[in-house]
Amino acid sequence: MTSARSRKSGRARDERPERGIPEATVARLPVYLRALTTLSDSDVATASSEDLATAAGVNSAKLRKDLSYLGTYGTRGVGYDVNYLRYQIAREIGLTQDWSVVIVGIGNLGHALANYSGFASRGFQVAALFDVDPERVGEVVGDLKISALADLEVIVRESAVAIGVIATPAGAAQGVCDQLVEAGVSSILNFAPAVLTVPGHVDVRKVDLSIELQILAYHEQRKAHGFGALEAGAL
Amino acid sequence: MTSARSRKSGRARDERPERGIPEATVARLPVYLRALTTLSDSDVATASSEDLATAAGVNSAKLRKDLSYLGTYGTRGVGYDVNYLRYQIAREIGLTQDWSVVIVGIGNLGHALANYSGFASRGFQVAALFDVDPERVGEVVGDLKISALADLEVIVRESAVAIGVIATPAGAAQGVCDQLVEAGVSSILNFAPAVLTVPGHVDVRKVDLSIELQILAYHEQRKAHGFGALEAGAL
DNA sequence: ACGATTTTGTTCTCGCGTTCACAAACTTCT
DNA sequence: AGAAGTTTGTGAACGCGAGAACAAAATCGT
Repeated sequence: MTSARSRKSGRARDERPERGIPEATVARLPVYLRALTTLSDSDVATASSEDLATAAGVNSAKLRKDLSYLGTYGTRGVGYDVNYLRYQIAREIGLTQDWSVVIVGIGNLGHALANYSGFASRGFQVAALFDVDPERVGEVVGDLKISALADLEVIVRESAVAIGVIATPAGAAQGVCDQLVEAGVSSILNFAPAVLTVPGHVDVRKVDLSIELQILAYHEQRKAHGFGALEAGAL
Repeated sequence: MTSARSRKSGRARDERPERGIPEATVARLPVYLRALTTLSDSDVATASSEDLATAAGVNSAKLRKDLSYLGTYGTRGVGYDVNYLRYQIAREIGLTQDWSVVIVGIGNLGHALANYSGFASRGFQVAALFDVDPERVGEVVGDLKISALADLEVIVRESAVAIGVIATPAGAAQGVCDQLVEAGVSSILNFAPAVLTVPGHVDVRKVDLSIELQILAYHEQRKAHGFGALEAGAL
């Protein structure tokens, strides 16, 4: 409250700072949130941008600039109130509400995701699990029964599911994706090693385990190849 | 072969193109590689940058620029030889050799990773699994027995493991990381929701499932909040 | 053999994100 | 109260990556 009067650029209807937060910043907010939670659990009441930056593994100037997009929640000469800032970031991300997610494809990875406690603790409730294999339908994973893909649309609509997680093999991914979109899901987290095509209003994020390893391998190869240590110091 | 004579910038000792590939490009090479493999499996012999870009889900200009960092492997007026380009990218990433990886923390996620066939098929061989829990040591997962953490250093050195995967809870991650680094691992793929501190010569990549969901939630919230469709078209 | 066509490789421009550096604002000490 | 010390918020400079656009090089048809 008592929001700042210090805005310089006097454009009209420029009241809300939360107009456009850069994508790179959005990706870091969850990291800050986690750092704040850790600090809060250690009964730290206030933290400077330096402290926070260290805890989050980033540079302090970047952290301050990121936070400045949300508003002015710090106090000069003091730092940030840990719990207050935590709440503000959570609100900005949208974690003051609960989100329902469904997981499609209950193989090895789907199993792990269904049992992952980190989702529930951050406000993501797994509403249903799906698999194509009729053998698997009815099987209990975690505290949910696996449903048939045919029931996807009904369940998604009834539970107002906005986020779908795809953990199928690559070949099935696009089909499942289409079904999810058809059912009204507008955000998709894709673990399948496949490129998904979606309508413009749908967001897709991709997590690809073997790509990460390949990127590491590239750098590893370079290190081993005799560059680096030698050539770097030379000139 | 018959490599191009067309280099314009006549700087001396500028022979090798593979001096510095931008990080953003490196991250996309595995995607191209996968697209090429798919095409090759469909018996496609040649593909244009447009074809490849579509298959990889990127813009064709970006793809061409990315490939140009590796060398001139295309033929103007024709396109790229699928298998030849595939080999060149694989070589560049370092997939012409096999990489040994170890997985530490055989919980839900560790299990899934140990069984993930996508690793082996891309030249990543899981050399060993580790867990702190003495109950678990000796248990068979996939075709490997879980080893005790105490044996980590010996096994890592013997198998010349360069890449370690951390799938422990957050609290154990830094300790495990230190052990891996101590044992000589110089690339780490971290699934634990924690910030790792490592010496400069060690690469860390982080995969965080709940952060991905939180990023989706942010955008989802914005969509639902009445912006987007309405305000976007207005002015 | 030569023009028309295709498609690559590269140059150029633009925008985003990172980092530096500093004034403004707050606290604390005397 | 005033000076000294902290720490935030942000303006400005810089570097990297994305995309448009085009010239160079290869094929194809006649």
